[in-house]
Amino acid sequence: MSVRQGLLAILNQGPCYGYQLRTEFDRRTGSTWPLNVGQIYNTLDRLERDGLVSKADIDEQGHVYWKITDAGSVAVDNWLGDPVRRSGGTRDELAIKLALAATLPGVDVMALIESQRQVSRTQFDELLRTSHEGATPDEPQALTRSLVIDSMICAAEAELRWLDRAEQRLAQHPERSMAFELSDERPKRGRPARATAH
Amino acid sequence: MSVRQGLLAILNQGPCYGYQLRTEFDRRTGSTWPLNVGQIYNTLDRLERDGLVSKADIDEQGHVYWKITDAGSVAVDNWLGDPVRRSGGTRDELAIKLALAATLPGVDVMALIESQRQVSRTQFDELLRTSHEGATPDEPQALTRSLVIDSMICAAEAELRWLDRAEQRLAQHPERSMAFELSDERPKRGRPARATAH
DNA sequence: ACAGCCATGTAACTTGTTACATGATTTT
DNA sequence: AAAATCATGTAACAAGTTACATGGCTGT
Repeated sequence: MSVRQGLLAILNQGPCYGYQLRTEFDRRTGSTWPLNVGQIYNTLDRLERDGLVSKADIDEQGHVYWKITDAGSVAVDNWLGDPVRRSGGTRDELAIKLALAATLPGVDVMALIESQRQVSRTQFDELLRTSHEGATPDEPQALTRSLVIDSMICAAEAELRWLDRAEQRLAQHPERSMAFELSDERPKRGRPARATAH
Repeated sequence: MSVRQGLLAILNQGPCYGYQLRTEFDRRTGSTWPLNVGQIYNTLDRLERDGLVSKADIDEQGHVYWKITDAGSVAVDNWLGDPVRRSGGTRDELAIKLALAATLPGVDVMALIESQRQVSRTQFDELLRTSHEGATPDEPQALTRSLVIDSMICAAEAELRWLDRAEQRLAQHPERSMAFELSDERPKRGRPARATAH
């Protein structure tokens, strides 16, 4: 929902046309996640469908302006007012992958961790370099950019730390006792049949 | 893609029927992200459409078994072989929200950070409690569960750390100089017109 | 003239997710 | 008999993402 809400929040500041919204979104999020232009028009249509936005004038240059509705403003306020709740919902692909891999026979989890660590570390280093390069160019953009880069750095650090912890935990399980067999229990529905593996 | 790939990886271990896949996915990911059963049948259909999976026998109890195809096995190997690359792609909702909020006039970013911090801290504490409660119940499930919980803990720590850093950065910008106006430059297409804000 | 950016849009598609219908079987 | 669980499926939708078509304007 971040793109949708983001565009809406920008429109809450005043009418914009589509292409402009791309620019604004880019500037304000540190140009970190380039946004496909087409997505903006899609999103605008969907926002209109939901009554959060409506078409405004077309200016002399032919720019199609959009303005936020009252319902839209309320939505923005709610969005900014509600803290992001992550715990329950967000699925982490790496966590799923690693946990799952640990339960699969014939998978070298340690190797998987090691190769993941190399990639993660490389990305972390790149982020550090990125954050140091644009030395206070004084544009307002610079601040939001460092904010976003910082968030990525923190996330990358966390990833590396987790990989270390995971390695330790797995090392304590000497036997590959983790490799789950497909559960043979079919507790309900008839006898506890052992399904013939092909 | 995690659910899709996860189910496929499990099927790589041997044929399963739909409901069983739910159980397996749950066990192997620490029962952390409960999976709606319906999603499994959906996903199986899509995997079949893509030639990664095919229907197998129906056993005496009426269970509809699915088996992986050769292409499916290759896909699993690729998935497990390729480390997760995050930097470029993943959009972080909180980062977007905060960076964006910092550019909006009339938004109290510091208050936003503070309320976010409270929520994040609460969730962090809950995670810590969760991780300490099931004291080595010896089930194989316990290990994967701690792995996943650890990853959440690391992520939550990172979030808190980032909030602190963000607060510092913003505090250094005393003026609300960050509040972007909607860019007034319309460099191309006719004159540098100032769009009349309604 | 031509390349490239500005600008708007459309169509298709992916994964994830939920709500609902249906029935068998098991447990209480 | 009723409630819960097992089990399979369908239909619809949300949000993100991409590829493509189509022009106008601008700088070289």
